[in-house]
Amino acid sequence: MVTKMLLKSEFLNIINERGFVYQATDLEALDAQMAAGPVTAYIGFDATASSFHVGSLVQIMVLYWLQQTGNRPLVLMGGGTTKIGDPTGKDESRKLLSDQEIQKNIQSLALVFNRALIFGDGPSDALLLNNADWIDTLNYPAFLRDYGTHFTINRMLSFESVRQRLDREHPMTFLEFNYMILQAYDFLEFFKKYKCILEIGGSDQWGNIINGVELVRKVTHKTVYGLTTPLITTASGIKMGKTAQGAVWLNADLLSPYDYWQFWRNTEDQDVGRFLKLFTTLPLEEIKRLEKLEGAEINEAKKILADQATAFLHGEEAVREARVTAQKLFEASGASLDEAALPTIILSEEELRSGASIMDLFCRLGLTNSKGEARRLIEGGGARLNEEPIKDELLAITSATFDGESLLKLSAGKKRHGLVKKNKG
RNA sequence: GGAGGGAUGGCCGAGCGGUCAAAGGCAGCAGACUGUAAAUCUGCCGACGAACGUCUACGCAGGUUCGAAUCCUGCUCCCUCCA
Repeated sequence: MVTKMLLKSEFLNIINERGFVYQATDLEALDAQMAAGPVTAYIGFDATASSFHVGSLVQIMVLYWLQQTGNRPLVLMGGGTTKIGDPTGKDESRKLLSDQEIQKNIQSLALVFNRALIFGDGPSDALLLNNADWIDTLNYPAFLRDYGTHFTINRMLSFESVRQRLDREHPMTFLEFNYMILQAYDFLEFFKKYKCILEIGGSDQWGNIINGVELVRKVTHKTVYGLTTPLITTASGIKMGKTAQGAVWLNADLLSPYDYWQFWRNTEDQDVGRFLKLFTTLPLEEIKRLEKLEGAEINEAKKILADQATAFLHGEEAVREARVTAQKLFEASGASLDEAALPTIILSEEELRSGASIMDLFCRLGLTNSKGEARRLIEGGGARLNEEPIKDELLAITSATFDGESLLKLSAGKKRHGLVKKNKG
């Protein structure tokens, strides 16, 4: 909680208590306005990747609460600004993406919001907007005359994102230098078109947000607000969002619902309460109860965290599957894994006849990144076939290996598994 | 404009012309211990190959040498000091 002050608006109250607030421009005034009636607020998202990462989930949850409390969320996809490239927190310019890549990313990113938000024309329905729609057609001299006068170089140079580059004498191109101006312009655009009075973003966006707030004030003489969320780290102090497979993506094609469930299931003890508040919508009293669990009992809280977080993103059905799979894998030894939500490959008659290399199978299941890695896994004793340690890296899988069963389980360690099936036809 | 110093594997960082796929640390993976947690200890940690091995890597482009991350030349970028 950033403030102990008594908040009148439902939205700010909730996000404050749940740990979403890091900084705000004028919390008291914002609170008064939000208590008086619904407002419109927005969060902007970069289109540099084809999926969000758990880190962005914080922002998505904020939008969710915004809508749940009767306000209107605007989701801004930075189709235009991504072409400029946000220099914030970077030592080097990022490579520029083509229009096509950006377009593709936006489509893929947008999928997530359909779960979290209700879109439509109603007063609290969300809108998905793309700033390419107004940035691409800006007239340069006109834009400079209208808005260039509101920005001083002196002030721009003082912002963290710029200062850092200059201090380290890393080059910052004029292109990147313009990023904050365009992001500020987005806010102005939203204020004029949608009466949007609040921009929310990650803590690193503070500088960019301030610029928007200031631009709106200078142009319209109206007060708008900015609010940032904290950077979420694990109790061990690591930036959140790494798993065995790499980044924790939100899109199911990049990280399966089962793996997503597992990510939350493996939360550190100390993070359980904090994460329940941030990444589930459970009532706080319920969370308080779960937080109190100690020792092995906290595993129950982790399962609930995993269930809730997975349901939010992938739906109840995915949760059910993940839970069944996890149960079979971890709690009931020897259970049939037939319907398990694990990576699966099917071997052809041909492959079974000639024998499939065990190292290849590990790679094809995504359990290892290369055959060399698979070899080392086997040599280190971490590879298992149907729970039996694999001793021979040259092992070839044939029909005989199945021993009458229809599938084999390959494991890399205790937590990562895959299935190999026999082609019946 | 002048004088020096530097660029190494995901990150940090060591590196005598051969024994360097490159010390050490972090991150990652696995094993032990546990509770599918944390901490700790142990092993692994460029790719391909069953294997002798082969290939790709030490800013970029050339060169010297039997042999270069290590020496020379040019280029790019960074850092420090002077004007």
